[in-house]
Amino acid sequence: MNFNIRKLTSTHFSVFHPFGVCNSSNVARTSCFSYFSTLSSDFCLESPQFVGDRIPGEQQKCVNLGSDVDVNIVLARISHGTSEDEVLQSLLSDPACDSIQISDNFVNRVLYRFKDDWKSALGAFRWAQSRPNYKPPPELYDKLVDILGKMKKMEKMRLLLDEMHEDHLISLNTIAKVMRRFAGAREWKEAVRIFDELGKFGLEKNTESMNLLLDTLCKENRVQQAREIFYELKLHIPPNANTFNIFVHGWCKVNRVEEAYWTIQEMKGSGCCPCVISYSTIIKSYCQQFNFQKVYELLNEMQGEGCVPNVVTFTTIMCFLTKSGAFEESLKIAETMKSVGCKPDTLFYNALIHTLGMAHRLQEATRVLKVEMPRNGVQPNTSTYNTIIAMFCHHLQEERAEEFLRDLESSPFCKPDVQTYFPLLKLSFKVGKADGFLKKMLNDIVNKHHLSLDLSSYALLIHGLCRANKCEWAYLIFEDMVRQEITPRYKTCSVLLQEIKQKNMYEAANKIELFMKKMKAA
DNA sequence: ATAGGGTTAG
Repeated sequence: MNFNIRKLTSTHFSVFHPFGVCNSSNVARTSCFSYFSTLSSDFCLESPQFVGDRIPGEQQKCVNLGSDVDVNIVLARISHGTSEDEVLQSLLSDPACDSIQISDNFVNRVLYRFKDDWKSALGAFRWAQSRPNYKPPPELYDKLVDILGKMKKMEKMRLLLDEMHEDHLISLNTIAKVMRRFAGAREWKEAVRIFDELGKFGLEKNTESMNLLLDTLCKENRVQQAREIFYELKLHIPPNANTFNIFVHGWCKVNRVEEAYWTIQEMKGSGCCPCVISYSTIIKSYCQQFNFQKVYELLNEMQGEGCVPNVVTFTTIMCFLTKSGAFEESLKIAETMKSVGCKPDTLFYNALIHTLGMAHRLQEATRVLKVEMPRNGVQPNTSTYNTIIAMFCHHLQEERAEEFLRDLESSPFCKPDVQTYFPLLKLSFKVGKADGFLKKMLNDIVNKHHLSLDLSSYALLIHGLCRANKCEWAYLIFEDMVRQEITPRYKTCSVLLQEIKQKNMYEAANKIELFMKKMKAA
């Protein structure tokens, strides 16, 4: 098939655009080493042991220590902010790097560590490529493409794509990443151009690749553009149910439920059958509007068409009923679901536990986790524990909260995350246990679980410690926060500054004031 | 990446 979406790609589009803001979210921290040296003298227990970043989907796997050591050698040779070429040169010139046995897993880990640092990622990748007898597999190229796209390095991404093309390494997976990154950079027309170029890469313009393009655009709220493209493409490519579901979701995403509903009619007209996903998507939209009247109407309509709601449908409805305060009605949905023989899963139980907590039925919530879930063979996840821990904290039952924290910490299936601790930290201030208990918890967070605190936990700590008249400690936390490159809120700074001044800690006060000046200037 | 957590706002 050879046709182009001429209307949309006939002009040349600038790669530059005004929204090219660098993604500088505070998600990734290279390490939390600095934490150990600063919190307080009796807080440093042991030297930090590196366990490597957690890689999503690989958390259960045993960590290969040898590989971590090698990754650290590479990390140590790379200083932040240098160019990709400097990174390459420093790795090439280092004898310690020569002895590293390169494997796909190794490169994968390096790329994961540098997922927010394209210069280091690209430099390290070039170095790996330069090693004798090593060729990165296409999937690792894809990861690098994704990193470049995420950091909005569109030209670099294009060049890498050309390089991959020469070696015949481009798959639909590569294209998917490139299109999503272009669209994410508000360069949706470039995404369309990539689709037009599919033939050049030896790939086909078919239903699958068309759906990819349409979904990319819809996820970026360009549903109208997606429609226009679809009207042209459907003359050549047959749509399937996915195609229409993508539009259902796209319309819902921009809050145009009427159009989403209309899409379902269009779907029927095209010989595609609306499925539980089509309806569940629209149901969620009505839920968000708290229009439960419409939700029930749609459930009836589904029934009329023999389309059976599933656990996702029910869980969605429950979540929003609970959010609206209709706890009993939400619990009724849970009953309905069980009575129609729909099997509960983890996310359903999470919603159920949360609802029971909101309804002050703590005993029943506990029973769900302790009895019902094991009986039905449903594993809890981190959120399950987080929900129940937050629930007990909210009801000032710290012993019970800690009991579930211990369960979570010893669970072979899931590990605590930062969110786990937030309600516990908050509670420790509320009940005036802002000392030994808090210290132990912070120690566990950092030393035992190798987690980095996030902006809200840092803020909570600083505010809480100031209020508890422990502003020396609060200042140490503040310093650590800055070292972690997490920018405190202005309010946090001013609260801390006021306390510090009252304690006549002049040097600290100067540092905070300087920091605040820089904040205002930025 | 065709659908489904919650939640702190200190």
